[in-house]
Amino acid sequence: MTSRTTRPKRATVHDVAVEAGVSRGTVSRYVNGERYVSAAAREAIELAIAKVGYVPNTAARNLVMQRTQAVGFIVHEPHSLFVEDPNIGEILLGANSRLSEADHQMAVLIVDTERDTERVARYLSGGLVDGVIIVSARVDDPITRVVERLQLPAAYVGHPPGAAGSASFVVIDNVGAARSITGRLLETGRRRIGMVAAALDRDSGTDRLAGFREALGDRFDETLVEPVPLYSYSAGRDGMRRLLDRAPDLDGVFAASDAVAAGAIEALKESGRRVPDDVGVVGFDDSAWAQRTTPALSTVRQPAAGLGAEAARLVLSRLRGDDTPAEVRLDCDIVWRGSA
Amino acid sequence: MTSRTTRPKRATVHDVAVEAGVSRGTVSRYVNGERYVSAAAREAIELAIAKVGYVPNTAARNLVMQRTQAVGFIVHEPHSLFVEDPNIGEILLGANSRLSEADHQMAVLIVDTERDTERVARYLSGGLVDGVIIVSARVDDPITRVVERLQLPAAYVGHPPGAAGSASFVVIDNVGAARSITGRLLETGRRRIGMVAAALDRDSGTDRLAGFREALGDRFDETLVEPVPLYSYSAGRDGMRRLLDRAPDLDGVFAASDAVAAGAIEALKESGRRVPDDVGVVGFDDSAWAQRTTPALSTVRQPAAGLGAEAARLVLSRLRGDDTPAEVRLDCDIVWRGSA
DNA sequence: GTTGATTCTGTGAACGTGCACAGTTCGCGC
DNA sequence: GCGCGAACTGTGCACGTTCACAGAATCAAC
Repeated sequence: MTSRTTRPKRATVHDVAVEAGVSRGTVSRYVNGERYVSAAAREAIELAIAKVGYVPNTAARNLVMQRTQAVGFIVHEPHSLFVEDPNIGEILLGANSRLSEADHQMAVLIVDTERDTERVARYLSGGLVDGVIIVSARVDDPITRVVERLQLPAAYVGHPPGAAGSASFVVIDNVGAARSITGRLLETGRRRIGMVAAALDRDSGTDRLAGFREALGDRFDETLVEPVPLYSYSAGRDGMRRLLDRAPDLDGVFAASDAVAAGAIEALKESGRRVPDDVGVVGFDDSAWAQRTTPALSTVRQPAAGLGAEAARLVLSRLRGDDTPAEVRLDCDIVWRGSA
Repeated sequence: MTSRTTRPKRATVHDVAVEAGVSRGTVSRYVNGERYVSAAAREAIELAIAKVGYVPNTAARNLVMQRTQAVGFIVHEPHSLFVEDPNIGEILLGANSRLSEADHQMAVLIVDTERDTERVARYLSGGLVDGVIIVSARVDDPITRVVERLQLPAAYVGHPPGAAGSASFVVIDNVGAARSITGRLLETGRRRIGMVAAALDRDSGTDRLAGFREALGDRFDETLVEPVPLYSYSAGRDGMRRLLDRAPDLDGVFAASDAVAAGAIEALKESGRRVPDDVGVVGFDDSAWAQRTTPALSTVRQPAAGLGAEAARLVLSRLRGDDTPAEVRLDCDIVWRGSA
């Protein structure tokens, strides 16, 4: 029994029309900035709008226009993203600024619990957004399926899950970034450089390894690559230990992520080696780990704002009717700190 | 000329009705889970919905129902909040989880540029949300004015700006938190404790000073309070220098914020004092500063998720028709690290 | 003064829902 | 058979907007 206390009933285009002594059509034309409104009418309408305090009802407009000028920004796993990952904020702002230029509203939708999933799916299905930007989609995600089924224009930040074959997406150039940070490590004079490679079941994992290999060229040595399953601290530590057993003489390490690098540094220290004097270490991601290690980590930073802006551009382009799925690959920056 | 390529036209309640051989009304009743739908009708409708792929149109429902089951979460100054402040993410999630329980959708709206301001104001005016949660409102903010004018149910995280007299809000208990962290400092055996007080033109500033005073009781010494204008590193450093000139014998400091504390530690070190051996230091906020100082800062942590959840609760209560503005004050946690 | 283009205006129909209300069917007791 | 309430169903209207279309006024050219 929502005994909703008297919320003031809003003025409609009709009220403005009577007040101004013109018709609804004319008011509508004025509001939407069309031609064919006489100076006299314009003046009367402006006065009337101010008097009755008219504000167009967006729900009604959406209904008849069949579009909303709004784009959903869907965030999964919000805890890890919002609390731990410094990138998400910048991605968000990059996307917002691009959408803003195109006069589109961005609505951030958070998918946390099971309930959220259903509700966001309803929200999207309901036609309150013209398109979506999806960050960190999961394989077989219900949201992704809804988006597919509705044929809602979408752009992914990161690789879209398998099913979404026809989707646009923007990713970082893992190969290029790995190549270039390994190159920097070479320039510091390191001769025997190893890699703790992680997550070789994912594109990001194999791409980073590929970039490492490219940078080394002839000097690449298969035995200096130690694969570990996860992008984690403990995996990095254990992998580094094994790598040191095999190649005690190495003087440089490229770790597939900052967490892996932090673990590697731990293993190097426990073996009595100094970083960076004996062994130079570089990581990937510029996550919170990178600042916590001693010395601080040299690493690869994602162009986060750029990712957001590009994703926005892709979804806007789809809204304009361009149906060819696009794939954008962005270059990364390198942040050089004390670890190499 | 948006040559929008054929987006499949969506099935309506009418299509379902025809397919199932019942009337629109019956379908509507089924969809909204009302009574008075026969088993036969239910079955036919379920089949028909699956067949034509019906999804209710939210815009149409919003229009006729005059409410949206959605709440806007408005974020100003997104750069400082999303990129630097670790709290905003948790506030967001706390609010989302509470709204989710009440089956409300949360739409995060980012206000960055001038354009954003207008667009978000339009969005709110358009009636796409039933209420709003506002973080870090600015005095004389256009958004706040729009909210006021529309009499949109609102809850603020932090003190609402002057104009919004009738608004609900949730704040942290600055007095209590300052009292309790000063108390902890006393328990470590410090005898002469000073404070670098900041921003005494704001409630947060005077409240933290008041809590400090309460904790010390009889031992409170006016001359050990050094006021500085801003919550900043340089203000903290300069203030600490002056405080040390006046009271070279002090052995404990409560800084009004982590940035101030970081500056104070710098000043203590340059004067040759050791932290925490000679002087114990505590801060406030548990911001990024707290982790960067050496030693890491003992400080006050905001119950960020709680702030969000309470703000959500307040706005939901207003949506249920409760018109009395509420004011909630939450207790803080203390994070004890090496600096004291 | 007729023609025709241009500018402006008003009207009715849609958009897809929910709801009030009227109507129908059914079971049950007498 | 009748009355009666309960269970169920269908119809028209309203929500506030945009848009197509028809019509009116103005003006220039012949």
